[in-house]
Amino acid sequence: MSPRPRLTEARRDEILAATSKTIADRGLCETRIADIADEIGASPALILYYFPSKAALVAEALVYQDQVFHETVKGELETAASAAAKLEILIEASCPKPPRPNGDPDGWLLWPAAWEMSRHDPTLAAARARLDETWRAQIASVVEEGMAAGEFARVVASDFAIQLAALLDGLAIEVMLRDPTVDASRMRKLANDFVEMALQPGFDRHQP
Amino acid sequence: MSPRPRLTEARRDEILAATSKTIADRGLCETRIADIADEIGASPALILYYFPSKAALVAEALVYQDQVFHETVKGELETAASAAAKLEILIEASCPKPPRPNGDPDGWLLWPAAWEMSRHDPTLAAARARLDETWRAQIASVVEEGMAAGEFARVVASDFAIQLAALLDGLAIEVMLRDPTVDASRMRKLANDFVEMALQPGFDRHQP
DNA sequence: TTGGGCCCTGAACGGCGATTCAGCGTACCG
DNA sequence: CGGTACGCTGAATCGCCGTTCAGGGCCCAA
Repeated sequence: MSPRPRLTEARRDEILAATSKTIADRGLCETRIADIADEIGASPALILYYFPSKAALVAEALVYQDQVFHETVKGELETAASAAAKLEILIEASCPKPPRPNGDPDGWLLWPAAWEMSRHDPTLAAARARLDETWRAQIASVVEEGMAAGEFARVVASDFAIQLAALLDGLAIEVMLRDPTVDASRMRKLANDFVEMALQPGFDRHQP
Repeated sequence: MSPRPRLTEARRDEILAATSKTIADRGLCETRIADIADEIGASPALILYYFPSKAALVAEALVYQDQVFHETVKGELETAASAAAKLEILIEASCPKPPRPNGDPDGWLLWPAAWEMSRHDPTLAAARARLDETWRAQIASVVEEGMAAGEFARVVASDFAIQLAALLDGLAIEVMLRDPTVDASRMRKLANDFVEMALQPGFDRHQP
């Protein structure tokens, strides 16, 4: 899968990051190979030296960005004591942020592009489905942990995970698009409200 | 805004519908003017005869499709007796459907395209925000109605509307992308579960 | 110093696709 | 029956952009 030396691997990652940034900045349709090359001060030919085609590059970049996100969150989760605290971290991580000081844009900007492409790229679609499943599993395992500790009411963890993940997606879209009625702080509040309502201890909910 | 006669208006709508269908079929980036023209058996020049540019056409088509959706739902709502029934209609309308027998694709397929474009087209962004606000207002008014009738617990209708709208968006994305773990029937169930949980009569929830 | 291999680039190439434009047919008007 | 307006098109334009390719520099091993 990867060429020989470690240096090459780093170059690939650099290109993938540049691709993500360019898509975030210019949008999927307006992203040209030349833009990506400019981003890292290289020639367009370099990009095609490392990747077989533009389509393949873009698909890989979208997956790459997601993996980075998941790794990051996974790390942050370990710093949390309670399951409730972990859920808050998951929620916080889902809020679209302004670009980083170093210029790195928020990963959220790439989701619509990933969805759009997934519809016609089976490989990307499969990767996306897998990453989403991982994300929901992470939510579910936090919930299981909280239920076991008596922090949360008993719920069907997998159902709750789908609901929370969907809610966060929907809210994040609004925030990302700068909807005047839904900003990041309102997103946080509404997501936390949902979690409280659904997991409030003392009210067990049962499936039929 | 519109050219003179009624015939022309119909032609415009035909082009907008063809544009929506083409985007749904081929994806935003892969949609060419020639594809849209083929769809209605006309020449590419015709498209540019009615619209000033491809970008303007696409933006208008995305808005148009949404308006049609909202009109349709508005009509369906009038057939419902209770507020609860109305919410079920809203949920049902939000589920991505297979293409219509006449070949019309589900309107949901256009949302990722609309989000992607909104990021760089302020006019489209404004239209999208307005339509979303309308949608949430529709949800909120149903909730108000249900609360007034004693069907629902007392909640902050505007908050609930944002949550439900976001939840439906997030779920619909998964369904649209044929996620193996979230199909339309599970989407319906999880959305209805949320509504029941949040609006269950007898448990008033108050804001801080 | 030389040879070879790896990264990388400049410079085409080739085709595509948005946009333009001059003009054709037809229906309707007078 | 001429004239005009309108709806539409074929064909050309023109710039862009993905992709290719022949090599050029640089580092390292011998």
